[in-house]
Amino acid sequence: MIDLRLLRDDPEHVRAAYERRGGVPGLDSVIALDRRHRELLAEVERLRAEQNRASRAIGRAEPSERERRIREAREVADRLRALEPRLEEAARELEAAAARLPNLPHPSVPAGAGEDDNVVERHSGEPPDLDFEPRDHVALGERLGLLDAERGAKTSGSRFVYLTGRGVLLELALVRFAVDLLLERGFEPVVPPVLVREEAMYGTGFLPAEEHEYYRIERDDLYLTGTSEVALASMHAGEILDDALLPLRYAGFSTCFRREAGSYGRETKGLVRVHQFDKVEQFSFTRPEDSWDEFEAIRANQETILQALEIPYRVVIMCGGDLGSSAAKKVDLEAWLPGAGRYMEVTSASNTTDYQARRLQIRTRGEGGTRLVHTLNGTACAVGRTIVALLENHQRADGSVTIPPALRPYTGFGVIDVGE
RNA sequence: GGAGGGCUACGCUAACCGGCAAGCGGACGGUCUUGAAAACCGUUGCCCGCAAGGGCUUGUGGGUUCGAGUCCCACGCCCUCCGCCA
Repeated sequence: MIDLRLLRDDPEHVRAAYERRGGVPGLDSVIALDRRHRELLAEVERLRAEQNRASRAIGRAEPSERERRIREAREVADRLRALEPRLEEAARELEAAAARLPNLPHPSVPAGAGEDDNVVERHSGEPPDLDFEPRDHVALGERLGLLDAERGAKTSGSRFVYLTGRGVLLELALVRFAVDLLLERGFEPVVPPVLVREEAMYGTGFLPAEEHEYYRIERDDLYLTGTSEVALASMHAGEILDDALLPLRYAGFSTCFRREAGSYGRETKGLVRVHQFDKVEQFSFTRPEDSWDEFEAIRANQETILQALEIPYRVVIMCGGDLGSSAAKKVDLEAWLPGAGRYMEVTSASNTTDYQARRLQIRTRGEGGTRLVHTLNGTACAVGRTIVALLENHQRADGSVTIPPALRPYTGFGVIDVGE
């Protein structure tokens, strides 16, 4: 949710910011709904004040006066009863319309309507110099017995994969590696719930905008989360956090579920685009003035991890139109895949400023009263895709794969080969 | 799944038969002080308003009433016990 006061006081500022997203429909209607709501609110509050006065007078009145005063108060109550439903409807309409307005992009975000306007900021690491025809991760993974997509499809449908054998050991190693690194940097490990109430989805901005992307358990009215961000952000919903405790940093580890509706035919094989994967996620609650520093810290952690894993990547700044609803700025890291011959998103970092905090009512108390905190999230290690990048970049001519030294203490092996 | 108990502001706790949610603590601001402590005063969540002021807030949503923390209904969460269970 954006700040309606800002929209009220400086609508052109908001409009200009939304231009960088390629324009946001419904802005004028929110302004009109807000005005109508406030007019009704003022009128209802005037009547309530009158009613409160009348009611209090009854309590103090002489017995002989009571009958007459009750009749008078009843008349005010009737007028209120007629007006209140209109106020409630106006509030509902305003709420529904305002909830669809996305966050305001940060000034450093490039303007643009979609993917094509994203900006590659820089590259890091050299693509491996392979003197043979590189295999893609599906060929490597199947040959080495790390995954079984065919049986995944048999059991659960396409885009479900069994991770097997050393594929599992690789996952456990990556998870522990990422969690250890975050522990050193002040993040508290958390395994959050993956089934959440609608309020949690709504509060984090995944609803109403992206409803079709997530699984819903209708019977119990819960959603399966597509990232631990949802449950981590909701952890402190409705709380006022002690200013001295900020920043609060969590390293969430959970399975993530995505319906991938509308992606039929894209990346149908392997681990790149699946309905279920595991991920270590960074999530921070900060003072408003600290969030851009925290954003850089989260990004730095992501780069540290990819560099340690010796995966070449590029840094991509998302343009306004590719931000999603809650982010004010989003930066992805895309790993180079020699086998596939292209780049693939492996991490994403967002500063959602006060957008989620306003919806979830997460505040901090400091000098000058309470303020909304800022929330940030960023991948530490999306296990499936990281395995893809590891396999393709560290493959050898014979189809075996070496493990980067930084990860060996966690895997216990340095090479993955057939029969080993 | 069944039975019982509970939920009041930042924390802890009151409020008779329905009549302005009281008190203690914490935190913050101020007075006093060489500095501090103590003491005293003020503030404490949300909304509208330039302000004066007003409205909302007792887990959530409804209902009864001129008026609900209090009465009625539904739901959520926590605790105890029974059943089931990795």
